[in-house]
Amino acid sequence: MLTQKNYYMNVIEKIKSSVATAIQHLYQVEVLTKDIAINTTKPEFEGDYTVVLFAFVKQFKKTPEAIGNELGNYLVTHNSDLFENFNVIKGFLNFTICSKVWLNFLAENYHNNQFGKTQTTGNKVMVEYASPNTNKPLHLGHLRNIFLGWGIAEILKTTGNEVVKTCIVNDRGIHICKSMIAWQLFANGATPKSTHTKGDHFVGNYYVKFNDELKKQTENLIATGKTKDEAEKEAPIMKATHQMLLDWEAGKPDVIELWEKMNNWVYEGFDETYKKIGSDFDKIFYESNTYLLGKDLVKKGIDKKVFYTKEDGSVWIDLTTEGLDEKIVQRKDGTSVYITQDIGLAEQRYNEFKANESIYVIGDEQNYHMKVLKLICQKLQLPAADGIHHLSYGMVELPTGKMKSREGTVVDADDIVEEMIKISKQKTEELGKVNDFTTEELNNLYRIIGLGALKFFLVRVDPKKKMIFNPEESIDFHGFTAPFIQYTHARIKSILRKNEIVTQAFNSDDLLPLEKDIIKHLEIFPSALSEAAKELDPSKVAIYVFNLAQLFNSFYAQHSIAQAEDENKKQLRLHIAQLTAQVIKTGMGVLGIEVPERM
RNA sequence: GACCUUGUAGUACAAUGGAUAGUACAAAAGUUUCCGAAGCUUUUGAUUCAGGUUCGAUUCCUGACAAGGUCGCCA
Repeated sequence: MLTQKNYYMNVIEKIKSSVATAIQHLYQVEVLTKDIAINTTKPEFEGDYTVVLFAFVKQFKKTPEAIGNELGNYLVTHNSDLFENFNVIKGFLNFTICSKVWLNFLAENYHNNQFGKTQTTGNKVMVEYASPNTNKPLHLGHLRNIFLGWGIAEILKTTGNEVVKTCIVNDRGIHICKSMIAWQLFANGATPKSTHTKGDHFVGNYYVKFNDELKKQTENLIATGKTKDEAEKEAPIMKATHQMLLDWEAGKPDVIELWEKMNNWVYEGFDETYKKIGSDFDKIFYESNTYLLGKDLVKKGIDKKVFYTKEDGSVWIDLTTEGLDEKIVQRKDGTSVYITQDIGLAEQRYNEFKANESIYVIGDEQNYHMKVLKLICQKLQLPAADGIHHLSYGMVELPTGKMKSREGTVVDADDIVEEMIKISKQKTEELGKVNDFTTEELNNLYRIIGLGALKFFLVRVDPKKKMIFNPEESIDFHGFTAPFIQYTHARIKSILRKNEIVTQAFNSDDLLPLEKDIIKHLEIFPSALSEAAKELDPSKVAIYVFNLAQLFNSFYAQHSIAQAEDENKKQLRLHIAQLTAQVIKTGMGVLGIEVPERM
């Protein structure tokens, strides 16, 4: 997976390296830090972090209790700036970390708005996401794709990678021809402007019209005794579409002109949506420019004996030794297939950007395809090959089953965004906390909350799991949601507006459990980010931030900040609040979710 | 048929092989004379099944079962 270098040595790493050193001194045995298991200590036991001792029992030929006591004594004596105390229970060595460690961490970072970010590593990564077809508007599945892609790109940036966000637009092929034919037949020259329709929806409507007409024609043919397959092939509208595709490939001027016109309508619509949801790309590839790529690589592959030619002239690769099957890479008529284009595009992207890693955000129905793609690139020894990663995600389904455009059960991206914003408006008005906002401020707030809720909902679960979107239940502003976290942030900001932070040394004697829990959680933020980067999983960040907000809310309900026991406590808690707000902002930021000052 | 992914409370999700499996929604009961109640506190409730590896398995292996996906010219 992706290699990360983290220059900030966190407490867990410090514990590991001290334990390794202690073992070296006590038992003259070399132990790798990765073989030392550290857990957070369960709340029912005394301590912060726990070293699991069972692994050492055989090696040192001592009981876990003996090892625990020896290690504990050694470390509390020799590393007294880190370890304050220890206890051994069964095979677990529980350490209490010095309060000073937590307080120093807090003092050093509370004003650091770069906290969590890693210095650049020089690693360059391309992230490809969205990748729409141009015959219909974006839907909920695209939104999951876009939010995952945009999120992982930001997470990678934060963890020190240089990132190029990219998109391959599927702008050619039979699907767009369907919309074009239907437009010719039914539109009477109508345009998005003349009908006041968003361009992508406008073109999508003709795609629907095409299917309606095809269905009619097919039924008529079936009535004359044809099978369904025959009827679909022979329907006049389908024949016209195939002819149009041939004309497009031949470069027939009027077809090309129509194709450009309709695609541009779609792009205007897409751009509006991207802008609304806060997504962007550094480089867009169009399939009409790339679909012929890869042919020279087929030739090279034949020379290298990676590919072989069958009698009919089609070209294949045999992947049976890898547990896969034979796969075609070039048709008998010499044209490229999908995978050939992808190989070509991988090569071209590498030549253009020299990224050593490349992440493809693509649905899990293409798991097999991506596996084959990587394998072929490796066999061809393309420089991009080893850096290919597939961020695979599950489909978004409705309670009634899959979304099907033919049955009109697709949740349209623009619709759901508007719906979420509308609900956030309702909710905000009910609560009536921001009645002094201007209309502009209000609209911005509704957008931040509604869009935040949607984004969070789509990225908070493990990407590879399919998810069910229930319009009634999913739109929830309580619990494991963005508004809950945004609310926590707004509340902290309110406190900070009313109380001034003064930098000072803290009294280290009395760090309360709830105070310490938050600081400990804040301290692992960089690890949460690098883990999300390593696993290509933005949900790790979502869960982390939610837990932080939860911790803060529990703390806040029990301990007053403004009316703290004394000034020292008050300052300590203000510092905690400040860093919590900062981490919430950064964490939500990498997911593309803004956090308001008030809501 | 072969291969891939996923099976955890009523529902939706967590848990580098570690201690009594966490959280949210839903349900029930509390909680605003005091920093923002979109909050907090409490209660009820789960690892699909059968083997195996291990001091220890939700996690790893094998096999069932269930859901979804893919499998030579659609992208």
